[in-house]
Parts: sequence; C-alpha cells; structure tokens
Amino acid sequence: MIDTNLIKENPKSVSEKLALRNYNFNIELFEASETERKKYQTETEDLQAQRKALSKEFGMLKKEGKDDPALSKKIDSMKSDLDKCSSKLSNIQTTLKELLLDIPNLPDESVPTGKNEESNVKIRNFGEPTILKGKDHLEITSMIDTDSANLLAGSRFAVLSGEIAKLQRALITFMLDKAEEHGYTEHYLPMVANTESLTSTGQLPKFSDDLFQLTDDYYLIPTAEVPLTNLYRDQILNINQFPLKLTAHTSCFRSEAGSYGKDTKGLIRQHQFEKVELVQICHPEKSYEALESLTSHAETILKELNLPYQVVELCTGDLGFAAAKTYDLEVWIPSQETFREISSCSNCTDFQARRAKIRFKEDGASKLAHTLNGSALAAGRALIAVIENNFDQNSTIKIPEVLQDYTKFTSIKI
RNA sequence: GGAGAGUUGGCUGAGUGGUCGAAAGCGCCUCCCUGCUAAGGAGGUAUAUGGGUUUACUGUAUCGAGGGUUCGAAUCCCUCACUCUCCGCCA
Repeated sequence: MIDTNLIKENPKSVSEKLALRNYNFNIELFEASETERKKYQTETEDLQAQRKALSKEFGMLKKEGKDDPALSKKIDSMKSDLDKCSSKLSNIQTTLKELLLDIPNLPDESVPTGKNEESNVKIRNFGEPTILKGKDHLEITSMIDTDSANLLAGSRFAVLSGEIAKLQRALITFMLDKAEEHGYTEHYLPMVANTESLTSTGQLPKFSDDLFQLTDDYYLIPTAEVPLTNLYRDQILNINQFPLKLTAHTSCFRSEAGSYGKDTKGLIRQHQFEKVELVQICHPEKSYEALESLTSHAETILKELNLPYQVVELCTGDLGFAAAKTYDLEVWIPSQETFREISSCSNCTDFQARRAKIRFKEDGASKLAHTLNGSALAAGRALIAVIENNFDQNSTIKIPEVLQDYTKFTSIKI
C-alpha cells in the first residue's frame, strides 16, 4: 500500500508516477471517497462520544434508583443515528481499502521510464556466452522427465532423477551456504500461507489467479518472500536488529494462468520449482544501498558458477506490483540463444511494510521499515543454465568446480 | 478424532457489567542519591486514527477475530481461529 498522505498532499504527482507503470489512478474517486470517509468518521466518533456520556448519565441515575424517560428517548434516537452512520462509515472504509490495495508501489525516481520490457536498461554483464545454438536440456538428458510428471500431475511439472536430481540439490545447498556467508539467517518455512500473509506482501487480493489455492484460507506460496517477510508482520522491531537478513529454500508454486503456450517445453516455466530467496528488512534510509548489496549477493552465485549473465534494470512499465525498483539477473541459455531471468531483486520500500505493519521505533515515533527481496537463485533455471552451458554438445556435462564438493562427482556422462 | 483449559500492554499477570486503556511486578527511558559497582528514591513508558496555533492539548477505536444481548461489554451469549493438557491415531 502506498502512503495515503502522499495522495492527499500531491495527487497529481502520484497519479503521474502510477501512469508511468501503466496504472490508471482515479483521483476523483479516491478524493470523493476520502471526503466521505472523513465526514462519516467524524460524525460516528461524535456520536460514540455522546453515547459514552449519556450511558454514564443513565447509569448514575439508575444507581440512585431514578428513571428519566426523556433521557431514554434521547439515547434511543442517538443509537439509531449511530447505527446508520457507522454502517455508512464501514462501507466507505471497505471501498477505500479495496481502492488502496489495488494500487501498485510508486517507482523510484531513478527508474528508467518505459511502457514495457523493451525499455529495460542493461546495467552490466559478466562472462561471454560460449555456446550458441546449444542443445536444450531435455535433449541433453533423459534424467529430466516431463512425460512422467505429466502422468503424475499434469503439464508444467518435471521429474528429475539420478545425477540431475543431485545436481539440483547441490545447487540449492551451495546457494544457501553463499547466503549464509553474506550474513543471511537460514529458515525452514511453511510452504502454505494464509490470506493475510499474501495480502501483506501484495499477491492478494489482486493476483489470486496466479496462486494455487488449497482451501479458503490456505494457498501454496509462489515464493519464499511471502513467509520470510511475514515473519515480522505486526511487529515493532528494534532498530539495533537492522538490517534483518533472511534466507530460505522453498518450493514455489505458480498457476501460470495467462501464460498458456509460453515456454511450454522444459523446465523454464513450471508450476512447481525450487528457489533460494533473500529478504532484507532495513531502515528506510538504507534500502537502496541494501538493494545494491542484495543484488550483488545474488550475482556472486552466478559468477562462482561461471555462468554468463547480465544485469538489467527494469523500467517503470515492467516493475512488479510491490517494487519501487528492480534489477533482474538474466542468465545465458544456449539453446534459446538468449538471456533469461533467473533472479529478480527488488526494493519494495514501505509498500509491504505498510500492509504488514512492520515497524521500528526512532525518536519516540513508530516508523515503517523497508523490505527487499531477491532470488538467489531460482534453482530450476540455474539447473538448466548449468547443464546447457557446461555440455560439450556430445556426451558430457562438466560440473562447475564450486559444486563438486556438493555433488561428489565432477561430470555427468550422458 | 474425543475430553478439558486458555488467548489481556515489550514480558509475567490481576480484573466476571459502569468510575478500566486496563492493578501489580518485571523490563525499558529520564532524573536524584551514593566518589566505582551493587542497592535505593522520583517520574515516565501500548497501538491506530481524527481534530488542533501541528506545540500544548484533545476525540475515537483496540483486552485473539467476527457477530449478539445491554443505556453501557475485557467481563454475559453465539460462531470461528489459535495455544496448552490428557486420550486416540500417525511420519
């Protein structure tokens, strides 16, 4: 949620910023609702104050064994006024809340403007793609089996076996160890989240179609960002704890509604995939610094795996709902001869913190913290990248050195 | 799955219809005293949101959540969630 004071103080600038990310903000509707809200809230509170006073009076008289019919009458009419007023108030509050929950975060000043991903800006790159027109991971190994997964569950799932399954496990463990080196505390988390958690991080109510829902209040998590950030929901944190640095490996579940026909082959786009996530919760003045460091933490992993990648800054039109600024890491996929997203590192500023009520105390006042998150990395895509970039186009996948301690083998013979 | 007990401020915990945003203790902050330390004394210390000369001050809401009874609910009733104990089952 964005700060309503910003809207009140400078609605024009807010709506312009939102327009940059293709969000059409209805100022008139907001302002009308807000005026209504204020009117009914003041009125309701006045009536509540009246009720308090009259009830007290009534009680005093009763104690003395007296009755005052005029007073009773007054109370009756006050009550019906109050009922009307407060139900109007709660209606308008609901409308306002819906309005506010629908608005994405404001892009940071530094974010390049643009309508869509074509305006994203390449910041830097690492390594040189050595393999062009390489075989794709399904052609390389039968230890990635989508047919069996289709039998078990359906499309967009995979069964990994043997050395490939081990390689993925090695990748995950390696990533977690790297995160720990960078000061992140490892967590094991529920992979189910409730409505409140998902609302706090911004997946709900707007993007319910992207989630797998189990029952009314249970959803499979689309990313560990949800449980990690929600660990501190409704809390006032000690400023000395900052920055909080958290990591976890979880399975992630996405319905991929609306991506029919996109990336249907292979592991690129799955309903279920493994990911190591980094989350930071920090002081508002430190969050952009933190974004740079978090991004570099994710990059370290690609570097050590010796995978060619590029860092891209998303333009305003391509930003995720909760993000004020985002860097995507894109890894070279030889079979597609293109860079594909393997990590997305975002500063969500106070957007999630406001929804989740993650606060800290400074100078006696309670303030909202800033939250950041980034993948380090998506293991399924990392697996593809390792396989395809290290395949000799004949019979052998070489295991990157840093993984060999984890895999206990140095190559995979096909 | 069965039976029972709970859920109150940063923590412990009192409060069974009004004077309760809530005793007391702990913790924390400020000050005083004591030449260090320990001990002692005085005061302060929830959150959200509104009004205001944006300072002082002040309205309202919040005692797990939602509904109900009542002039009035932390307190009574109903529903739900969660926690704990015992039994059963189980990786």
